[in-house]
Amino acid sequence: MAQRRSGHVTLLDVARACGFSVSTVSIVLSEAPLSRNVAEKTRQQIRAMAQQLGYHPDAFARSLRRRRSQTIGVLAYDLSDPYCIPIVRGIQAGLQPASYLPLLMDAQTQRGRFDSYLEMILERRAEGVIVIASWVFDETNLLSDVEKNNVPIVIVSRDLTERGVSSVLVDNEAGGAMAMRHLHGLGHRRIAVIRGPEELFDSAPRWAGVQRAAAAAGIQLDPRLVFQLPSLADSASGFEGGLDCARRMLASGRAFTAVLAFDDLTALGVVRGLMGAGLRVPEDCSVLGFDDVLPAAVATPGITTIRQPLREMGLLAAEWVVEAIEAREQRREQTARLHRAPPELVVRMSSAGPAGSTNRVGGRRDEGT
Amino acid sequence: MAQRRSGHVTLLDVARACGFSVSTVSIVLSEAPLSRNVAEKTRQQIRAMAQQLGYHPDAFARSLRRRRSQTIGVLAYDLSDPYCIPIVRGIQAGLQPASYLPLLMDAQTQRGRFDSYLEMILERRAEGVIVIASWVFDETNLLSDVEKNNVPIVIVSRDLTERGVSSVLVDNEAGGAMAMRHLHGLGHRRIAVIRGPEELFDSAPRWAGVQRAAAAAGIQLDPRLVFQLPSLADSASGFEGGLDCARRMLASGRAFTAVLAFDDLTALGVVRGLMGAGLRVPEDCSVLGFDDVLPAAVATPGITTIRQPLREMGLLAAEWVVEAIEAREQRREQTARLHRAPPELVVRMSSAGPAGSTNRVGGRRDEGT
DNA sequence: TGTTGACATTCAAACGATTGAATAGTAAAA
DNA sequence: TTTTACTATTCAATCGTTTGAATGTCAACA
Repeated sequence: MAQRRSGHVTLLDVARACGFSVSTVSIVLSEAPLSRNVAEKTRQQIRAMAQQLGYHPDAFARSLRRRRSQTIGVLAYDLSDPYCIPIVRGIQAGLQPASYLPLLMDAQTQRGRFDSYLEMILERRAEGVIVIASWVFDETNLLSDVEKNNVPIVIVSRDLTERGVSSVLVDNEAGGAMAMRHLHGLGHRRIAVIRGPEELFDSAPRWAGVQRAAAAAGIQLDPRLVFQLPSLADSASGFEGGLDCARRMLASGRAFTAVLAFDDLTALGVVRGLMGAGLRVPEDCSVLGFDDVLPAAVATPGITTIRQPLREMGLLAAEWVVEAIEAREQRREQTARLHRAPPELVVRMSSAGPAGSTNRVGGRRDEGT
Repeated sequence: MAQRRSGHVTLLDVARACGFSVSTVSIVLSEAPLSRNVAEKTRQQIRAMAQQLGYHPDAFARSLRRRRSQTIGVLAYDLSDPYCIPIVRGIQAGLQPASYLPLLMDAQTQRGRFDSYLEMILERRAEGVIVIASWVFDETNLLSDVEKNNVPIVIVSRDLTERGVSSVLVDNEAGGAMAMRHLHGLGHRRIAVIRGPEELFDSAPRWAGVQRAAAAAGIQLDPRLVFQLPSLADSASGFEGGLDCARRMLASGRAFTAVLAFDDLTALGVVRGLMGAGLRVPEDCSVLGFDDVLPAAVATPGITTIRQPLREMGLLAAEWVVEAIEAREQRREQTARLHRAPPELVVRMSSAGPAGSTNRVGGRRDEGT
């Protein structure tokens, strides 16, 4: 069994072993057009020998020569955020048929890693890049470095079309409005809201949607019942933030029958906070989340939430990046595209109608105090 | 700005732009030992020009020549399982100092993907492979293909040392015993147990530990309160399994004050099932999980669980694979190693002492029926 | 016999970076 | 003046694969 210095079987090994030239072997094994001309007997011999020696073409040599890496860099801001996974899944699904391989990197919410991984993606000659960046990043380098190298890029969970980057994200405004309408429809009128951290791109439009729907329904939002998450250290810290907000809203002494949280983890934190104070969800207070990640679905009560079609968003991003690569090859001009995916209300057990005015949270607390 | 056919800036571009030869430029930019000999002025010029043109070395060409890919293939059975993520994090942390890049692939619990990704990992000349495979896989190919190519491999969450593969996994037996002892220590005597699916490697030793600790504590396990999860379609289906088991154990009419579930998702399913029947956790029944994944921590009540040191396990696997690569380079023989990581009890709110015999679950149900 | 065409295979030049060996130039030592 | 030692730079081969062009073979046709 011929083992070369590198420890890997090469074309030359196969060629020598079966007595044909490297060219012929290459043509046969890579199923080049020319392989029509190669005698069937020869082909069989070569293939058998390659199989026997355990030959695998060297992707480096191949990519170098073909000038195609068949690779798309996928840079996620934080893989431990359950939010990322369905997007990644969608991307995988979208790249598969075009036979691109995702080169998946996890920035772990660290700016430094983000940059260095992006650099590595470029060095590995990814033909396109997809960035999942709901988390906040200064996007200067993104543009200067990636676009300088003429690599198509699509961003998920953020709108950067004004900077010329195709973007796929959920319609946060519609989602916020949807959440508020759901609570209003159930009969809630005194609603506490937890806004996302300021630096987070989703926060503003989501809040705008909430306000719009509240106004449309004639609901007055009590400013003392509007909270804001601090800027987050990591993705799971939304839970702590929600817990803290719940305590503060209880301490405020204001009456409320529902909490509209920024995302699911925040909602789970709120549930913990409310239950810790002896309140029941949803009997004493409804809680709404946003995103529809796994923990929201398996908690009891399940969290009613605004679902983002994450998988579909990833799929679309993948399709766009593939299209952009093709367009670049044909020297067609491409303009930045934008897709706002429609969110969807998922009703679970954490939301219900308020239990009448005497049961309002604030009311009960007032009695207790 | 010199843009070549490939669309990427090459050494030749930089060389031409600043008037030195490709060799000199290479020596300077790759900081080869010879670069000591290059005049400081020259170095500055070259570096400035490289910067200006946005030069990034081509990883393919470099790896081809150096015969080093600086890459470790990481093949996870299912990234959407929250169990995987901390392991991946640990791996990343372990590879960083050795400046290896993880090539992360997600098999999505599909055998076909598993094989084809493994093949791609080999084609990309990963210098080592780490497989995260708590999920069941027939490992024949693993051995034949990977080891045939002389690539070091470490497996996480499974013991394959008899097949000559270094393995890192939690001490399932100790964990099972630990869980049982915790419940016994709280005063529970009538305990329902949900065993893992048969094909899952962890199931047997975990159950053995449970039995051992039960015997040691003098607890009789009622066979009618021992359930088994069906073979799982995907990782999140443990929840459904737990829910179903909870219903069956309630329907059985047997008395029990605690449920020892196979893993956290199963435990969350049990909680849903019990609460759905009007029982409170932990007042009426304690519930224990295993693994300590995110959903268990953020649910209310938080699930008491047996924590696997996942991050540490990933870290160790990374270190081992790096060591194995070094050993191979120095032609040292390596034997398969085994690490059984010690599990750790994490007490949350889902477990408490039983509420006296009159409050036992079965007792209440009997009254109700 | 010479030409044509189809078939089967090989030559040799890339792809972009690295690196051992070689080439100059300079300065100090013998 | 030659030798030695060093500095500064370049030559040219190499990694493993692909591919346009070239070669050689054979049969059929004029």
